[in-house]
Amino acid sequence: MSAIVRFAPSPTGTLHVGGARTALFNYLFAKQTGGQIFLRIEDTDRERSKPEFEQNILESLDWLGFKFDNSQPIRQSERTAIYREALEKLISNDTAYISKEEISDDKKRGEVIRLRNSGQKITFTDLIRGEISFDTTELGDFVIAKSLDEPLYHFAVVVDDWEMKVSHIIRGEDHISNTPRQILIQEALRASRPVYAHIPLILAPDRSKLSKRSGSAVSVTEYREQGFLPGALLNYLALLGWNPGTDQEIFSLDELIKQFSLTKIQKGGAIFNLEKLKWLNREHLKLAGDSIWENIFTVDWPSDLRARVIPIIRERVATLAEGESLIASGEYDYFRTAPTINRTLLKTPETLAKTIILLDALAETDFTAPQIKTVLWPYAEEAGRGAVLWPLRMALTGKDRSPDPFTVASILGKKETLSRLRQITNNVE
RNA sequence: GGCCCUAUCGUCUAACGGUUAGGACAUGAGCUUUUCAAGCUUAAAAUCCGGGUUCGAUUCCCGGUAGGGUCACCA
Repeated sequence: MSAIVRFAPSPTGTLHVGGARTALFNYLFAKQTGGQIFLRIEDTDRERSKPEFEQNILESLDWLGFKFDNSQPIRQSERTAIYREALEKLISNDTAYISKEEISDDKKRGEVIRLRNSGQKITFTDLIRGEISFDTTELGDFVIAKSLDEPLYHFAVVVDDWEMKVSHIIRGEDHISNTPRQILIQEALRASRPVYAHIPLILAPDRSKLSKRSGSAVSVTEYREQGFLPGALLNYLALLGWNPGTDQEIFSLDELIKQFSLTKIQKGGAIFNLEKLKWLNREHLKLAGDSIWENIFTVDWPSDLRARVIPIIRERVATLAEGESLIASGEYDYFRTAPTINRTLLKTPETLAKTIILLDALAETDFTAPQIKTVLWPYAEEAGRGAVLWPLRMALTGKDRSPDPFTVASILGKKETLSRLRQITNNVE
């Protein structure tokens, strides 16, 4: 079975993580069934839809790595002729009618188009929740269009999904109560009913629907700017409400496509946890190549030095942005220029003389962290680890916090390491 | 409030009706190349409540309670 699905955001705001997850689930489902996924922009509300939001949504989806089967997004605002035809059909067979209205604060038209609703009980099957029933009498003859050229959301959605032959509608749980009214429209149109799957919502820490008001970042753009990897964000979003039933937690997009299953999606909403996202990002950072780190350096960092410092940064930060601020703060400037040393902080500078002799015996090509440790370790055991290692690290970095001295020395190289150490011992004598 | 949905550690979650209720993040403790980070080891931590059904319920049914969603001429 190859499914036809769609992701249909409304350009009334930037793409938020909930939308990204809806897109992801649709994408995974389409790909694993060998089906198609379309992108449709729901901009029937001319007042609130903004081109810059559409732009943001498109860019975010692209950054996340989604490829849609329609190269250009389908815009509802460009399809009024299709909706008009459908509306005329309903009016001519009297399943919808033009209704005279009293104008009030929230009712601005003297004439709207309403659907005739016989008030039947609607039952549909949701892939995630099972059967759901609604009594539609309370809906009354609801409005489906403001005029022949201004269809409302519910109507446009049903016409489009029908026309695009959408087989599965995967969307947020907040649409459950919209479903019966859309089914009523389908029946009036004699359109076939797609399969529904309503996914749980992403919640803020207080268990309310995640929104800008809840404090944490909600827009995909914000996570991008904070230096999260698209693969990590996708991985996290997939795990929020879904799991493969195994202990695997790190997934590539391809692995997700293989293992994803709509029916294993959780029913209850899930709180967005930034700490876990960071952990996942760290894991993805470990798997990614060095090239992603290039942009965190200022231009004055020589490229060979960058390559040696990247592994150190990689193991200390959770995001690219954290790495960038580490560089910007000057934390690792001692790799580029010799630091000024506060003599008293050396504590036991007298061990440095022997350290120099031991290091000098190493060939330049053997000046690696493990080799340096090997030659220094017996001395450190003998003279006291702290007595040997502390002044070495301090002499090289000038800081009381840094990576271990062997690593620092290997990055600096034999020549620079010995030069810094001799600088100290010369002053001491 | 009506309607709809949901309910396992703090969080994300696993568990054919039978498990010492498992894993991950976070937290506490310890180890390490006397620091920082990472890493490793380890600890504490949950089946919302009440009834059924059953030899036996986290699991099935009903009722509470709690949370969420939705009730537009928005999407």
